[in-house]
Amino acid sequence: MLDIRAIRSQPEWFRRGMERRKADAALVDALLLADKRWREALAEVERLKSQRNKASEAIAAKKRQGLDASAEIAEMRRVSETIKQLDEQVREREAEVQRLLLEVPNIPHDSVPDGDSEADNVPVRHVGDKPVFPFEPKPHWELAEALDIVDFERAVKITGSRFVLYKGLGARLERALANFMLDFHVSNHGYTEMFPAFIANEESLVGTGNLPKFGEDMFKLEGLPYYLIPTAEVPLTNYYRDEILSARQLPVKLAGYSACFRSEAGSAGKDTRGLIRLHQFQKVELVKLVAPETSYDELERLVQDCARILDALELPYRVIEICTGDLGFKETKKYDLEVWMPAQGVYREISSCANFEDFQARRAGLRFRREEGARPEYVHTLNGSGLAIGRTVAAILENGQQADGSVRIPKALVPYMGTDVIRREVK
RNA sequence: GGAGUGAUGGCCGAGUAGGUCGAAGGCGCUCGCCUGCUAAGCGAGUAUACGCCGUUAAGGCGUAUCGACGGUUCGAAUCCGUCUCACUCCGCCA
Repeated sequence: MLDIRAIRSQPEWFRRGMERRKADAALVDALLLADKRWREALAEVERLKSQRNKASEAIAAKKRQGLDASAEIAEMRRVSETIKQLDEQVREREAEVQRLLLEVPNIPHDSVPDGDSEADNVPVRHVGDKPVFPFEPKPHWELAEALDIVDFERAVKITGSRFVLYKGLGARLERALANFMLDFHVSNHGYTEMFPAFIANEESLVGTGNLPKFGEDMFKLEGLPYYLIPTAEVPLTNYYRDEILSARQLPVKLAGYSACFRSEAGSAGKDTRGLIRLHQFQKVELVKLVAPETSYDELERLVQDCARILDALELPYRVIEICTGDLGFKETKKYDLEVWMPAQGVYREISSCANFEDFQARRAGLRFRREEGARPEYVHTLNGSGLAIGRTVAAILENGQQADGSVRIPKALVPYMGTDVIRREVK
């Protein structure tokens, strides 16, 4: 959510921001109009309330002295009636401002490259050497099925399409990756491990920006104001919702493992095979709450924290900077980490790291005080996937595959896996 | 799921025959004084949001907030209704 007062004082800057990110600059004007209407009604009703408060005092004083106050009371009866009507109007107009505010996207940071779409994203660096195979590399779903470590077909029977079931060393690999990633971020990067509920309420989803606009992307619990979380970002970012932190608590760095549920509405036909696009996947998510002036440095560090996992897993990847036109609703700046998938010969997004500045903080009431007695300020929030586990499994399978269909396990994972290779179990 | 109790400021805790209560008191915290350290003591201060005025300042004015919402009333922390949450006991369960 943007700052309505900032919009009032420099509308032109916000219009330009909307244009940069290919959003409708008229949103700004709609907002300004609604805001003006609200403030007009508010000023009027507050004036009347002030009058009423003074009159009430006078009435009380008269009564204490045993004097008759029925004339004043009759007068105030009328004023109160007007106040009641105006209050209703103020409520409606304020709700309108709020409604608009909740649907207006964030403004890109100055440093973000201009662009219209995905095609204009800018590669920042490539890391690691792509593996060279003396054979035709297989896609991960073929490897996995041959190794009998993932069962797509039966998962469909049990639940439905776009669900999966891990089995044997596949299940172990999922678990190993979760443990490895959490351990890594906790001990090397100073994050606090969190294990949240996988269901969140509407307030939390409004806080992170998933509601009111993107309800369709989530699974809602029938008849309840609850949703399956699309990412641990939701519970982690909302952890301190409506609280005021002290400056010394910052930066807050949280690492949470969770299942993530996405309805993938509108993605029919995309990535229908394998572990890339599912209704449920697991992920270790990193969330930071930081002092505003540090948030862009913290973003760079966040990208590094996530990239270290790929380094440790010996997976080749690239870092790309997302252009203004491809930026998400709530982001001011974003980097994606894309892992190399040899069978398809493409880089696939495996992590997304973004700064939201005070966009979420404003929605979720995340504030801090610089010092005792200072006015509360909004923190900046950031998050990044560190990493998406399903896609990591896919990358390990494809990059680690060997001529006989077995898969080499990265050294860092061996202690967690208890083996350095996955091969077909012979029964 | 059944029965009961309760929700006041950073914390504890007053305040129910409605009026001067944003709210006594204590603790904590901040600043100052004092004390040859520490402790104690003394004084002052110590919520948030929004609107208006003001140089997007200092500051001033106003409105709202005593779990939430709604009602009664000229006026509600105080009365009425609904809801939410917490705690206790019973049942059930991992």
